[in-house]
Amino acid sequence: MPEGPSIAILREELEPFAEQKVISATGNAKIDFTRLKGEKIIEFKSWGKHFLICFNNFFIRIHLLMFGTYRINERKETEPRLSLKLKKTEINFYTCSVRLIEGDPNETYDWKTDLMSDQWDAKKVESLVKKLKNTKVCDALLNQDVFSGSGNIIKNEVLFRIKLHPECEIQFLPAQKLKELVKDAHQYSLDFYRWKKAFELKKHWQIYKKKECPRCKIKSVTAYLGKTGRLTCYCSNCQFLYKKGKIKNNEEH
DNA sequence: CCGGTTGTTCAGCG
DNA sequence: GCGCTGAACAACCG
Repeated sequence: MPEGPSIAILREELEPFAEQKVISATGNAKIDFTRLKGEKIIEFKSWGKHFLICFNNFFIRIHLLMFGTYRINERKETEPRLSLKLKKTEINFYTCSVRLIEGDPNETYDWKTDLMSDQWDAKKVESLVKKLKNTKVCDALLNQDVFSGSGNIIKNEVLFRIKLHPECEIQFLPAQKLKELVKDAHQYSLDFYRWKKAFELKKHWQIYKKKECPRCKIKSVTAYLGKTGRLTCYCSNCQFLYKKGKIKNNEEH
């Protein structure tokens, strides 16, 4: 389920049920469910991979992690982490992290880094990326404080789209390439969102879990790279590694 | 049928 | 206190 665009879709699906009262809240999450009973949902928000159910002066933060799912007016076999009963609607969350956080989300979150927010700010993100210096770009794209909502699919696809080697360090990126990285992380997130809603996300994967490069047709590389050690798929021919002012892999670019 | 993973947090160690 | 590693969580797909 869970990269940023999928969470934005969840928020959109639940939007019609905002401003309703919680009739009952149950589940196996370790939170104080009595806080929710009778409270009016003010709004649903999302920041990166965080889904937020906002009440007066506190909010519930749901993170679907790797395997999290949800159902609206349906139930799965297993007990939900969190089940909210509204007047005519039941919302169930499974296999997720649930936290009750005091205060207003605006105190906790910077919407300028959220790839799905209309407050997303390319300049702000560029300045955060520049600070990462000796971080590899494959790790940078998973840093939630910088690319909030980016996950492993977005990482791999963006790097392929902008022809950048996953192990390239941020400090060796030409200024123009860094801008392109930030811009395409945003653009691909919007593409991901659109394709996911049309149930055709996988169809558009160019390198993620693909055996060959769709451009040059050579066998693609699969490895667990960076400090994050996450699955990385790339083309060693098309994706360039900038290194100390020079470029390895292809001298023409 | 079993291995792998769209993710994060925390304990334990040096 | 730090960075690093590995475990834990737990469900579905191919």
